[in-house]
Amino acid sequence: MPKRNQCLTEHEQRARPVPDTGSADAAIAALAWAIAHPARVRILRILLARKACVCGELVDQMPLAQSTVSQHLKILKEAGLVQGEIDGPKVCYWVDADGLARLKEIVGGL
Amino acid sequence: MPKRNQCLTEHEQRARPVPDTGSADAAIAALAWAIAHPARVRILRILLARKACVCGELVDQMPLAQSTVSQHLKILKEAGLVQGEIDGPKVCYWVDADGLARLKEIVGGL
DNA sequence: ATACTTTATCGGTAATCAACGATTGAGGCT
DNA sequence: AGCCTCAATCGTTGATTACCGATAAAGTAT
Repeated sequence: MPKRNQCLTEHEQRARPVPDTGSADAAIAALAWAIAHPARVRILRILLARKACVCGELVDQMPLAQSTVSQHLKILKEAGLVQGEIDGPKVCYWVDADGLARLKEIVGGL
Repeated sequence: MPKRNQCLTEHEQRARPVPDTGSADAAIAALAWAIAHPARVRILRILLARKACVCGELVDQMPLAQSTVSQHLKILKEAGLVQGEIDGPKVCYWVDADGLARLKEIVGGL
């Protein structure tokens, strides 16, 4: 951690230009945003604890309406962190291991 | 990744109750939220590339108004990811290494 | 003291998010 | 077919966010 008055000079700053990382920034932001809500973190935790879980069970474990939970699941799915599959009248959800790994990797790589 | 129809039975589910993780969920969500915006990720990247950076330099590197960048810096500071110190008329910012480590740890621990 | 920089904060606007109830649609059951 | 269950979607509401310009505060220099 830099000490007081340890900012780089203008010359030093120019010597180390920061590369353009627009799309990468957007990617990490999107992934982070998916877990930027307690309910979505909770959903991930439940799905990790049980290997998989039916939507209705998820709803039972949360103080939220069914439609709200469904909304959060959609967000997690779109971020690639969760997958779901229709299983009879129910829908079974589980954590997309690749997606979660990608999240960890991208955050760890900061 | 579970295969089709690999949801747990009700008995299996009840046997493995998911512990209450309310505050931890909120903590990770708050931290994730701080980097859930491309501009804030960009700021982090710039601060990491240069050990430290004056606010004005940050503004120059982003297509955002000064007041907007200042807002994002405040958010990052409140999340504990960035620290700032007044240096004459300017303000020098740098990444809070502990905070960033905490973010990585908490995400990696998912 | 005055003028100039630099950055934080204020005020306002448009857009997005979170939450809910109600509805729809897709499957199973009798 | 008719009924029931389960989950996604729709429509709405209130709250929050992102962004900007303008202003204020704090420092430096003339």
